[in-house]
Amino acid sequence: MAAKRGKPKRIGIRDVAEATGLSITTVSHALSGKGQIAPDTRDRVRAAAERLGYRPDPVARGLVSGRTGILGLAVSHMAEGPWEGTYRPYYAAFSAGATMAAIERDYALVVLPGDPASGLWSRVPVDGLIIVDPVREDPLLLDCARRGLPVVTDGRPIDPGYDTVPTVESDLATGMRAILDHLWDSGGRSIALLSGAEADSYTMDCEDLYRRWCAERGTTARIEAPARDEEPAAAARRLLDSPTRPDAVHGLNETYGQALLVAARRLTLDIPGDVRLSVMSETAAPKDWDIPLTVLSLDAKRIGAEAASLLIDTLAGTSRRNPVVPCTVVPRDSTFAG
Amino acid sequence: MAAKRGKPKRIGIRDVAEATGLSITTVSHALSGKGQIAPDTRDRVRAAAERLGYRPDPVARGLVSGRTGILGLAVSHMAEGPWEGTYRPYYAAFSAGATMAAIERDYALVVLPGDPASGLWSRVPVDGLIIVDPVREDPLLLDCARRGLPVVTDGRPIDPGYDTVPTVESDLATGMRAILDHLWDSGGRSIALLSGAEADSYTMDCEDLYRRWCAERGTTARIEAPARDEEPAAAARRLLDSPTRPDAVHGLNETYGQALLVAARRLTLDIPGDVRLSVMSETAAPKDWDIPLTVLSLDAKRIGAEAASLLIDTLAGTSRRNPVVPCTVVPRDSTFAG
DNA sequence: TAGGCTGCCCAAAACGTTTTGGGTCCGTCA
DNA sequence: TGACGGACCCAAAACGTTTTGGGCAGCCTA
Repeated sequence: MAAKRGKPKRIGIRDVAEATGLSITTVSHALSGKGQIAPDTRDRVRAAAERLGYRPDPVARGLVSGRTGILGLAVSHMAEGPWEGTYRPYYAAFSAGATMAAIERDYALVVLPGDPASGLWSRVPVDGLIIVDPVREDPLLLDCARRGLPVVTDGRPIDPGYDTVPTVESDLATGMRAILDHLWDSGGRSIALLSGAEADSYTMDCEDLYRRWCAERGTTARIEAPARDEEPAAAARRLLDSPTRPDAVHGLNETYGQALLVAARRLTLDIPGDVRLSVMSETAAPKDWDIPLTVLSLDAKRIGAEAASLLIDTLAGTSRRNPVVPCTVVPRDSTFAG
Repeated sequence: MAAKRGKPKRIGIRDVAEATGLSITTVSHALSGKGQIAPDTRDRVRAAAERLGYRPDPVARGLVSGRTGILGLAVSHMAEGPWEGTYRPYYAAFSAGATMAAIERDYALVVLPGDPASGLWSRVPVDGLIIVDPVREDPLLLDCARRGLPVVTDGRPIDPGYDTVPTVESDLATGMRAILDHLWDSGGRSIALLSGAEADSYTMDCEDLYRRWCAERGTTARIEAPARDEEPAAAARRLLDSPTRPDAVHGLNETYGQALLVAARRLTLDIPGDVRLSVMSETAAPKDWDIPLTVLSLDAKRIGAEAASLLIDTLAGTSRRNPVVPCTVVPRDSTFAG
């Protein structure tokens, strides 16, 4: 019953062939349903394979087919290590979504370090790559282009020359408008933006859209961002403790939202009486834990799923439009008495 | 500059051999530093490989070496799909930790569906597997034993006969004692437990430890759990709205914590005056968002890292003790005026 | 000068599949 | 009756590496 003493010796297709008295070719065909095989023979092969517990080796299969069914996921501006940046919850949700979507279509997904020189990159055989938040002169993007590895990105590549790379984007235009309109509708008249120090397309786009919205409304834009190495809390205080305190603030990520909330509490500001607060957040915290913070969610999970799906389609040669994922606004009593 | 028309034709070791006028063997040795190669020759090979942009194919390498450097991660009681259960935040954190630890040691990690019959299982070649929360008659565990695939688990296997399987465990004994002591020290005298419906080792152990603690203190144990298909909120209300309302409750996972908090608010109970609340949570929410809920964290991230590390050691043949990961208690003004 | 050792290199086997390009038998049709 | 075609099966090549088991000089030792 137990494994035989000596070499455990994986059972291969050869063993099935010997057991049935057929050739390797025939066994392969019978199991994959490819060639012309007599129904009787096919059954015999299947039975033998089952009985022996034969499982084709994915590696050998991959060697001849040239594909492995493995997708890579890398975050560009995190060469230090995955998940260690400011935007963590976004990436965690993204990866969960991508993983699930991949699994649904029988692909596996591995998270790779942001640095393409890492040992892992030469160890794990991926069919294609998802790059999140490509940065300027992105080394990942460059490397993939050289290797001819199929790529999709989350967020527009900033460098020129990558126009043909499939990309999944958030509908920030609608999302930012919705959240700003919401702040306005609930009484905000001087609405500020707590932005980030990063220079990725998300931050850039948000600032642009905010400025444009202000121009339309005829209000003056006020963008605050933590200085290099400054605590988010400090920036939040600078905003909420100033004599010209805005009556509404939108924070560009979870960290800023927390900072704003805590600062408001410390200053005993009434929410939403004194100040209306909103934040981009992928955490379920404000919703689930009943935190008074209106949330603009990019739906990172869905974006991740969309990206994986897009990559798989690209691998299959099916070209299609770049998906645009809508944002969601979840209002809470931060901005209105709900 | 662009890829040549026709077949892109991967460059292989053969091309490097031809370019240098050496044999394939020599090139292989020169690059891997295995055999005896003249320094001069080695440099020539390296230069040529660099110039041609040669990268050894991991699949071919894997075929001969028999290892792929890929670790699998599967959650047993989630055959429906990963991340869809009650304990989601725990698994998400676990997987993040495992991924990072794996990467650090040059391994990749893929998340696999809980059902070993899924197509993915025959597609992706893993060197070993991490099984989270093995259930009764665990099909995953069984399958791996049959295939001779190295396994580590998070949480003790419930079935007998898996004593030799390396396992990483939480120090629940200390953790539960600490949180219960904390509730007691802050004034709680009738302390209840909001438990779960699952029958995994975590739930079972917690209930045991709770009962034992109550016996020691001489208080009566009170365990409430949502009935099948009952909302967690209902169970929380049943507890907090009863005439014999406990003055402290510990919830076994995030969902129950949220339910308790919301229920307390709805009933306008004072925290911690009327009732002290604590919860097992892997979400950073209570800490980061300043929610009045004392948290017992298992440190899922670290557990995941520990599991990956343990598996890698097992693959290397280095046997060692089962790691026990300590829990952390993060007190907030749910239980004392901090 | 024979024997042995060392430093360098190579041809071929091996890894476990899928795919290619037939081969054989048997019945059918002209 | 011979050619043709279909149904079924197979040997060998191919995939891109690493590993095995030497081979061949040149030098040192006895």
